[in-house]
Amino acid sequence: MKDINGKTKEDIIAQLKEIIKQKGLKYTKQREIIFETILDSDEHLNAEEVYNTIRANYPDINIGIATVYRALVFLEEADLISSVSLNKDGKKFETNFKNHHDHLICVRCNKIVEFHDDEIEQRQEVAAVTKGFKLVSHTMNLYGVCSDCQD
Amino acid sequence: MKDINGKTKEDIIAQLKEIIKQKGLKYTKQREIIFETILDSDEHLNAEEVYNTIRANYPDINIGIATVYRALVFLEEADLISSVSLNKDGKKFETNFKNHHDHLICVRCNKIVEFHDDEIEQRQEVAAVTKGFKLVSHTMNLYGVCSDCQD
DNA sequence: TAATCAAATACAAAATAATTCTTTTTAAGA
DNA sequence: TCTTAAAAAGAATTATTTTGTATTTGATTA
Repeated sequence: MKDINGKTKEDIIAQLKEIIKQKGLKYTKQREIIFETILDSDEHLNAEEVYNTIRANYPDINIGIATVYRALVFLEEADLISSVSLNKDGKKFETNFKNHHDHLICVRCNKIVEFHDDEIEQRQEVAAVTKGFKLVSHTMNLYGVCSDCQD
Repeated sequence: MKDINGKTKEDIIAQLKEIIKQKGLKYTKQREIIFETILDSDEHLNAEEVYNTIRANYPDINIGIATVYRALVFLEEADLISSVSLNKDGKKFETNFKNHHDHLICVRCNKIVEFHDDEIEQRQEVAAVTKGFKLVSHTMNLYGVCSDCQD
């Protein structure tokens, strides 16, 4: 069992179940599979990709693209996944059960590489305080040309 | 005449003319107006907003939405404007003739404050190079509670 | 300034992407 | 099991972006 940021996949899925129960909603196989697909993926997936991955990996499950869109909205509101919008390929999703990181995005091939820089995080705090803000969160996307795409 | 980062609007539009001439293309009123609209705007505009702004401000000009889309691609390739994709409202454009800045966004009142931090910019460059990227641009949005909205 | 020619336009149509609607299915509690 | 409302599928719709085509228009040159 591959741990994700110190938690097992079962723990994380239990959390999804808990959230759904607390809201008085229904736990469905489709939501589980959609969430699981994002958990399992090493890449960021958009709705279409989630849909195709499920069709490939769970041939016995019949799922609709509309269900995927709705589940993604639900999971993002429940704070289990987050999205990044690119200039191509629409809104892409990843699980929140990872160490915090920011994104390096290749402007040629759209590859996403994650990184983390403590010094930047500290300066962000300073920048916020300087302007009178109490920092809650941030998004940082660096756009560039990856090693594969450089001439 | 309001200067934009030390250049007059005329200077900047002359640059557009120059680029078009160098490429052996044609200078049209539509391209000028689309570019001018983005120059004049204090906000980021998407294609639809550019289109509507032009329809409102230049009632005598008949412009098509396809022309706006094509011109935005052209202007971005010419490095006169840049785009950012948000999670809502699609791809938004702003002129490159501004001092670079990032955004502090209040999660309560949605106020946007611009800021700049050289140290962060330097660390971003380092982070990119470390991962083999040639940095082109970035977006950084810090979310927090502004002084007015703190209890 | 008129003629020429290719670039760019308007408008329509097509292609994509995302959302909504309606009926059917199903999870969960009684 | 029965009931009920949530969530599903699948179709239809809406929204967004791109492409195709006939026409217009800038720029060049005579």
